[in-house]
Amino acid sequence: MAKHVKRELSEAALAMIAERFKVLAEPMRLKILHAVWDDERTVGEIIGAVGGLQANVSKHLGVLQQAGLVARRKDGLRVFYRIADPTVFDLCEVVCESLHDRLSQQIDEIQPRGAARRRA
Amino acid sequence: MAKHVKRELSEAALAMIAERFKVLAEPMRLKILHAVWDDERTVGEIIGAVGGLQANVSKHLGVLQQAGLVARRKDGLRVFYRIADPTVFDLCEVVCESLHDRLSQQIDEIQPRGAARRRA
DNA sequence: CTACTATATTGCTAAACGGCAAACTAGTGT
DNA sequence: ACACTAGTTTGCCGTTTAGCAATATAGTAG
Repeated sequence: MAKHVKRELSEAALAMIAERFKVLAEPMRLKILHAVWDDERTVGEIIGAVGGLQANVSKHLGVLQQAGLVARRKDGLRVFYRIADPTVFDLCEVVCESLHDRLSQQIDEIQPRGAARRRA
Repeated sequence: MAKHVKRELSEAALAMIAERFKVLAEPMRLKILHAVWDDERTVGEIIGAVGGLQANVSKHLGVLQQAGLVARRKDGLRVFYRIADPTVFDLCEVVCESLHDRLSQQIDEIQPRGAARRRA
């Protein structure tokens, strides 16, 4: 049970951190990241995977790139995007586990008969 | 260098993950979390630490509690809040490091004379 | 009950942002 | 040059939300 360090955080630092979270606070952008999770994909492929208008996907890709989460590679007519910041994996992982734990706990609160079900 | 697992994520799961990020995507809420980082604090103390109107801080605390990130304890007139989900520590840590790396890299791109400065 | 303190809630307004549609840019082939 | 394809950008509209101000609740003291 490691003690967590309390960094001193300036106003500007907090703004940057919040900004990073804001970029991730959009289901469509998460879907896009999911679509390029393990390999680079063209915009067309991404659109096919996430299902939205091309203009919107393009805008979201711009936001993700501006934030440094994805990177672009152009080849002829097509543009490939890929994950540029692997910490997105960790962030999603941590959030997923937290949500899972929370929901499990809520289940137990309502229906405690789920015996061997306590947190891993 | 561990390979990252690609979970299959439903629409609903993505919405929940995005929602979690959205809660964190606000400098004032990060400041509040920072104020209760290592110990529980009353609303009054939190207001003193973060510097905002009482109504706003109270509303933000409501959002944080609804999301399960902080927990309430009432004692007489005062209400104490504390971190309820320790993953916020990890999330902030990961984002901080990512931002730090990104900024360092940008520095190097502009002024490459910082010799032994490549990414860890 | 009245007065007071600590916190929460409600209504308002302004700014930010996502989706849509249309126009624009760039690369390819004929 | 023209037509076509892949992506990007721009303008508009509707929703969401943070901050503000005022009101409301709850607990304490007299």
